[in-house]
Amino acid sequence: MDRRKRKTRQAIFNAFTKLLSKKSYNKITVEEILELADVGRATFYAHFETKEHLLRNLCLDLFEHVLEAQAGDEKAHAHIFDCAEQGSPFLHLLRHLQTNDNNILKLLSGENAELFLVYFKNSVKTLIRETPREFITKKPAVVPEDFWVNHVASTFVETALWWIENGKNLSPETVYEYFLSVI
Amino acid sequence: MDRRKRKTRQAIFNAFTKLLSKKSYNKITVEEILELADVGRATFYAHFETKEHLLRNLCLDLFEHVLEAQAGDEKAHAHIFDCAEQGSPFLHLLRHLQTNDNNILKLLSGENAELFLVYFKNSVKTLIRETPREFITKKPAVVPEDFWVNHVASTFVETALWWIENGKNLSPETVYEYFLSVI
DNA sequence: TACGATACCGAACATATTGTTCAATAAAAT
DNA sequence: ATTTTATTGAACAATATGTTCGGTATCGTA
Repeated sequence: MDRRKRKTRQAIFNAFTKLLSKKSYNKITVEEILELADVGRATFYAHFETKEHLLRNLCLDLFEHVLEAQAGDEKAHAHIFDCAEQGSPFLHLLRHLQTNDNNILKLLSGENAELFLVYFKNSVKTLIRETPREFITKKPAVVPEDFWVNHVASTFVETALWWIENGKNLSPETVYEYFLSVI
Repeated sequence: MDRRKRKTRQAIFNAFTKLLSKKSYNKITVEEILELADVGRATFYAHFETKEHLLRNLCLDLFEHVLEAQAGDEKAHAHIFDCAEQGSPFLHLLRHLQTNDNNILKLLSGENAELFLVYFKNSVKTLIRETPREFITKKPAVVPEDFWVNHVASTFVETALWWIENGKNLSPETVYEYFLSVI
């Protein structure tokens, strides 16, 4: 991709993210994004058909990276499934969230959390399907597989959210313990 | 409340609900609501400051009724905590959802589910806090009380959603069994 | 380095949506 | 019967959206 295109794309993402962490999605205007990103109107619409498309692309970008950094391509991040002593990928993900090198934390703690939950949850689902069984407690016999996957993913997401909103000072390990004991 | 006011309020709610079950909240225009509810523009704004206020009021209305019908005032619906043989309030709520006398099902299965989840979840939380302990499996010692309440509520809501989206032909009893076995 | 392709700008534009106002009319409450 | 309250429709300003276009700067590449 053209360097210019990369840069304005990122500028728009940054501006949008900043705004999303402060005010409601519905009240964010394209004008504001343009101003903050310092980008012309026509340019914006050359990149994204609409504000909704922008949101969707941002989400895809973000959670793609999360999963990469987690389930990881062999190159940079191939540490999770190797380093079993680190604990499960879930614990690792919690630690990763705490650092907030991606901006996911900001977004999940803002007023627009709901917008990202579905993407977050889907990422976690993928993670679960790829996770070695030993890292997840056993599925009760009676429940269907996809119900179980959905349940574990939801519980993890809700745990993370609860952490963000209520337990700021708790360690990832403690939260992970909570997660394990209700699963 | 003036009878006229009641009627147009309800007309607006109905129109809005119908639209919400079909298209995205963000794409619903006040014009459409007016047309469907057959109400003048000025009238609408005499009732609700804005589309957001309308949404909020609709939600409050809806879930207030759910809880009433559940935890119930002694008058009409005082059956839950009396009729222990019916099973827990959760099972009862699932049965109630299936009938869909309220429009909650439509809303939760549409594209706008996220908008209602927070209200739904809050209702369930209240229900949990009012529910006799015997109906809920025991809280693990290590986890905080509010984490537990949040977890049970989330799990119930997610179960209901899963039911709506995947298990259309399952009985409330079966779904309730799933719910119990993961809790 | 030069050239063709690509991206950006900014301003203007049509269109759509929002929320307000007002005087006239109709229905409710007492 | 009278007063109070709600509804109407139309007109209105203000704001937001998405498109268009000619001109200019930057890129990738030969």
